Amino acid sequence: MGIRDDAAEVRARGWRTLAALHGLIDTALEKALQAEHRLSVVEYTVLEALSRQDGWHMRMQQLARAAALSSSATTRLVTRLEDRGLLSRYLCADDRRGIYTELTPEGRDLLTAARPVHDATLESTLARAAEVPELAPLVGALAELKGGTAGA
Amino acid sequence: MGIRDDAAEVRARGWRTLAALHGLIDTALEKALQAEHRLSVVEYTVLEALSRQDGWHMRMQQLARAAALSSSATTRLVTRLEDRGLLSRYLCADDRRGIYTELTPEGRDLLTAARPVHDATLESTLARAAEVPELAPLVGALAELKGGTAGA
DNA sequence: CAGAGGTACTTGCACAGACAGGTAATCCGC
DNA sequence: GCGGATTACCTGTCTGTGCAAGTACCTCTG
Repeated sequence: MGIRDDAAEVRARGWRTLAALHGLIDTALEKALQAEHRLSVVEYTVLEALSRQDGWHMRMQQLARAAALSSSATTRLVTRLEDRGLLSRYLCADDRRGIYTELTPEGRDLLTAARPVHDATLESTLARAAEVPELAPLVGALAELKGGTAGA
Repeated sequence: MGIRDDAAEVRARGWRTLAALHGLIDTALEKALQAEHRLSVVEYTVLEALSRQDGWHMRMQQLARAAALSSSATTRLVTRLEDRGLLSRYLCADDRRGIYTELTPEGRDLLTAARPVHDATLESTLARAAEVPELAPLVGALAELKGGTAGA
């Protein structure tokens, strides 16, 4: 075929828009969280995911999926946070291969402090993105989404 | 305030959904392009951005914005692609600080070969995402987007 | 035309991530 | 209960990225 599929082009444009918006938000959050609390976006994501957990403990692999990270990256990420005293590891009794992670009080405090920064940055960045013609429709669509949380 | 702002929670959920979908697509594209053509997603993005340019040449900074990369990363990325003979640098005459990059015939060929892989992976990944309840609405919204290309 | 200030790209360095390979624990068929 | 397959996590190594500093060039002012 000589001409490119139209639907493919539409999907590609959508993907570029998605990537652009993601990059914008990600960069803004990264800078804000780093500046205010020495946290990266993934680190915040992990703390946040842990805090949304019922018993506030998760296994490494759950964490890896929640953060969209490889297991090796998860190991080091948890190590970093553990070294800072924000969470603690402990073996789970029933399956001794598994390792639970749990927020420490310090971790919860830091999360409580960081959440407003996160939320404010998210809000202002979305507002800024809504000013960009190419991004505006996606920002609008995002606001319309209902339902539960992805990536848990 | 004790209770968290509702709108903030909605935005945070939207952001998590966006990030999850982005991660899914990004990982899938990365693996497919890497396996088939030894290209990373950013590398493909750059080649693609170049090919969509009128005269098929861009300055480093345009490239940096198109790929959502820092200028240092762009330098190294262009160097990699240049070493592989996929694009070439040349100084622009009117502003000798600036450097134009241009696809070589090899670069165009590789892009032509990689595009079907990219598009097919994107399609199948979006289809897979549409099966996930949390992601489906966003996938649907993405298909509805009109208009030009972001990140150019 | 000299010099200050800004812009475009490159480079040194440090850090986070992926992949492959390793160890410890669990599960399953016999 | 033994041995093989699988699972969960950790570690060595390499690659890619951002930041800060450096170089070359342009522009503007006097």
